[in-house]
Amino acid sequence: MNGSADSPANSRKTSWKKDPEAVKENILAIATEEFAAHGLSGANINEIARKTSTSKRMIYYYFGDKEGLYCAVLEGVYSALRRSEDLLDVAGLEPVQALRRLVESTFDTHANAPHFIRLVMIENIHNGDYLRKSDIVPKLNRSIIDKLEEVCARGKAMGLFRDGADALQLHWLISSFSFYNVSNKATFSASFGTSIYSKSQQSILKARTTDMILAAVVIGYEPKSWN
Amino acid sequence: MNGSADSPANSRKTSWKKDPEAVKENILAIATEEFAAHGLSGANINEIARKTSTSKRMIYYYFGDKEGLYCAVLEGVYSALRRSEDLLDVAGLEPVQALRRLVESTFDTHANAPHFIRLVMIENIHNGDYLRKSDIVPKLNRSIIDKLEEVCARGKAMGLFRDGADALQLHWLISSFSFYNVSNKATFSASFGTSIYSKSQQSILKARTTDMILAAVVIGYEPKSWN
DNA sequence: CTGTTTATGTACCCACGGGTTAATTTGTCA
DNA sequence: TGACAAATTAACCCGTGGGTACATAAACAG
Repeated sequence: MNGSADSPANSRKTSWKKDPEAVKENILAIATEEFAAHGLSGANINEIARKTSTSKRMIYYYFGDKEGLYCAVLEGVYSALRRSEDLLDVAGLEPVQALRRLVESTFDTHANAPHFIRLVMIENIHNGDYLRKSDIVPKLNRSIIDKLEEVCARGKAMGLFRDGADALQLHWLISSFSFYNVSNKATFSASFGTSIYSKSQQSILKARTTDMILAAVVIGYEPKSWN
Repeated sequence: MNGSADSPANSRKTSWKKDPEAVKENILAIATEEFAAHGLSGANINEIARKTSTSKRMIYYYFGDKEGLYCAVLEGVYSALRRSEDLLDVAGLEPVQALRRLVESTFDTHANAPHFIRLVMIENIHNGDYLRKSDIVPKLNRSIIDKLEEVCARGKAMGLFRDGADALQLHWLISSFSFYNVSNKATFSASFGTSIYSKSQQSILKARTTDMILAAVVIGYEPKSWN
């Protein structure tokens, strides 16, 4: 019933190199695409395997099972984003400029990290179960809060910021529109049209949200972009 | 291999009422729960059928296939939310109070509509493909924009609001933190703790975001909650 | 009361896809 | 140079779950 005439059972690839790291990286990159595109249950292991330069067996060899692969992907995008945040240096800037910079770069970072956004959405659909299991992620998230705290402290000390300015609340706020802007693009567009996603409108939104936050935090700040 | 001793092959329910509307409603309610909980690919038709008071056959009879059921669920939660928005009457309030009311009630509405939030998240994962196919949804979304436009117009006419105040941008903004607050609760908590989701912190966030928007829109407004 | 349409229930099919088995090659170290 | 571990391949297994076939009861028209 088998035994194809040509090359009996030894059509097996007869030559290959050992390169565990490259194989792992390759799997992880493809899996990131696929999980971001289709979600945890929507992504297909066979399809992921097909798109890699290796075989399905290797996925299980290195990552155990589908959930293990998904966790690795999740940790990967989280640490990538946080690493990019670490590059941002605001310690030298005066408080108002520093806060402005933090808001604008968060907005931009999110806009340019669609995989991250989608995977976080997916993880929220799963109630954060896999993120909570990870031990590396909680540690990663200090740096952005530390930066905001440092800026708030300086701003208050200099009598520029209102007393209520709170790092965690600010992060929640800044993340909210930066994230929503990307995460809900599809349904927002379907409901209200695509106008606000044009390049010029996006700049305006970024300027206005930044101004809005500064007006809330900085005493006597005039939100000029709203005129 | 079958033929259970007790009631041979006629264990079939021998008496039932025809009630198409109730059956459809029942299926839709359960399906809403299940799709919201597990997503489109994650939800299980057998499981949905089991939880209804009818059979899997009826799901296919009324909704065609899994995607048809999902679309019906999506349209259901959208129209429910928009209907609740329609109940909100701000035409009688003076502009500043009207805007305040719109922000606060959007915040609350989202906080109390977890199914809606989760289904919109899921729909965004699917790039809005099913929402775009629906012909009822686009029409639904006018009312909230109309309300904001009316308030903005009055505010500007009375010299209270800045010229830049734009209904669509405001809706985007108000939705963003109202939505994010619910949608990203799981990952935000996993990363930064649950403190901001306490009842008291949520009130503060609502007050501050409202104040923040008013300070951006209303000329000379003092965001007191930030002190 | 009979024929037809609508609504419902039961049992089944089968492909898709997550996961595994077993063999085979590559590299390494006595 | 030969044994042993690590890396890799191809082929297979089988449960899950979306979807269907078929029979039949309710409702209704004439």
